Amino acid sequence: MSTAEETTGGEVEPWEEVTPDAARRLLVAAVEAFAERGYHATTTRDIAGRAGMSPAALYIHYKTKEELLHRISRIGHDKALDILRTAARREGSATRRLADAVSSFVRWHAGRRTTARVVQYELDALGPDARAEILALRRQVDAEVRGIIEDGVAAGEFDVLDVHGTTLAVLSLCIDVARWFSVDGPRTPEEVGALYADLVLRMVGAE
Amino acid sequence: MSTAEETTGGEVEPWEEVTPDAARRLLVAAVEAFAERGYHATTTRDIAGRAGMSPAALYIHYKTKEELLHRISRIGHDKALDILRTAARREGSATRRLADAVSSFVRWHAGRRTTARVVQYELDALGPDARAEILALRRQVDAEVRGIIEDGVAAGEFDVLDVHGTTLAVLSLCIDVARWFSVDGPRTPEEVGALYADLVLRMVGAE
DNA sequence: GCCGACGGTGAGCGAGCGCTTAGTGCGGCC
DNA sequence: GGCCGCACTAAGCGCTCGCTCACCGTCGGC
Repeated sequence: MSTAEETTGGEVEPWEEVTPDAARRLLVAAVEAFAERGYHATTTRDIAGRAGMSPAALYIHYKTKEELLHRISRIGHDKALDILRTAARREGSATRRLADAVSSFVRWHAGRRTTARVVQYELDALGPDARAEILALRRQVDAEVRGIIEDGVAAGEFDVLDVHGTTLAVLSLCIDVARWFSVDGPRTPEEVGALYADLVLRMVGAE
Repeated sequence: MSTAEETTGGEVEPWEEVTPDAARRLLVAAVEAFAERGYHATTTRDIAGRAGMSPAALYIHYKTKEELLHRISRIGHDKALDILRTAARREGSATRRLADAVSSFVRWHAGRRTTARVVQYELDALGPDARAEILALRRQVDAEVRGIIEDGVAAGEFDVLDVHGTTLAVLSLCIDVARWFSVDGPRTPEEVGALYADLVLRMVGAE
């Protein structure tokens, strides 16, 4: 509940903005391969094979293997930022908005774990320009969370000693979900989202 | 304070258990290279070059590139587990022991970030047998933290709804320090350790 | 019914990979 | 002082990588 659209446990691919169809199939294949084996260990032959195409077909739609990673990273960060902004801009107390932001952000990192893994852990494989672009998006992500925490402190809802440090810890906690979450594990993305929202409210001294 | 020995901000290498000297130099070079570029993107020529040797020298001391990663991972996990055990076995309340465990564990992940990065993020590059061995160590790490939290709950010091979930979150928070911590950043490992100890005590409802 | 555009293929290039092997220089022991 | 053992090197093998190129089938417009 909240970001609406897809809060599914399994991973339905919302890459509908990527066209044509062949380019999208290649991109989805690349997300899976990068998430499973890492960018450097993934071969262009593997990506093309997963998409049911010959190795050469990849280069009709993408200039290089790195361009694939860049596109994935850009779209993923846009989506993550969108989720946080939606929660941050909603009506309600800072407590409610923070719980909302954390639970939807965590649900995304758990439910769409393959995408989140690539987005969060393969940043170093990008070249300097692409990396700089993505880092700018990350600063916006940080600013959204920090904004809610500052609101809560100003309203007297939160008791926080170090706003920047706490923001960092909250985001770190959410992001790392992509590393350990498993669909075979005992928890659903919704359960982890609820647990984490509670833990984060404790961290900021809410209630 | 607490784990004593090396709480240095910079990274003094305590690989003195690795002998002879040439093998240690290669291993230290491998840690740096793996941390900077990842296991798959690192070449054996790069490792040997950093150690001031020819590419072939590596194979006198290690059978394969993977054996290097395995040795690093094993030693690193042993050290991390040792740090947690030392804190967990100390005299004092669960609150004190948890704060101690988190702050020393975090100090290690921040101060020895290059090692921690390899240890925590390159696990998937190991073969099945080596990975199984390392995963067993991770379960012991988990058990140490869970033990302290259970003690605190039993003693009425902590207020925790989901012990397993909270243990997971606490460890996740600490481990992810290796991803974002930078020696050029505004915080020392000691400061992050103190901040995180406070945040974790809040998460378990201490005080 | 032919034709050009275009998404796609098969084969393969040059480079760099992990790893091997034949040989070299040097320190320690009789 | 001669020789053995061994840590180390120069060269290179076989392979796979990212990427390219000459070619091909299909499909809409006239």
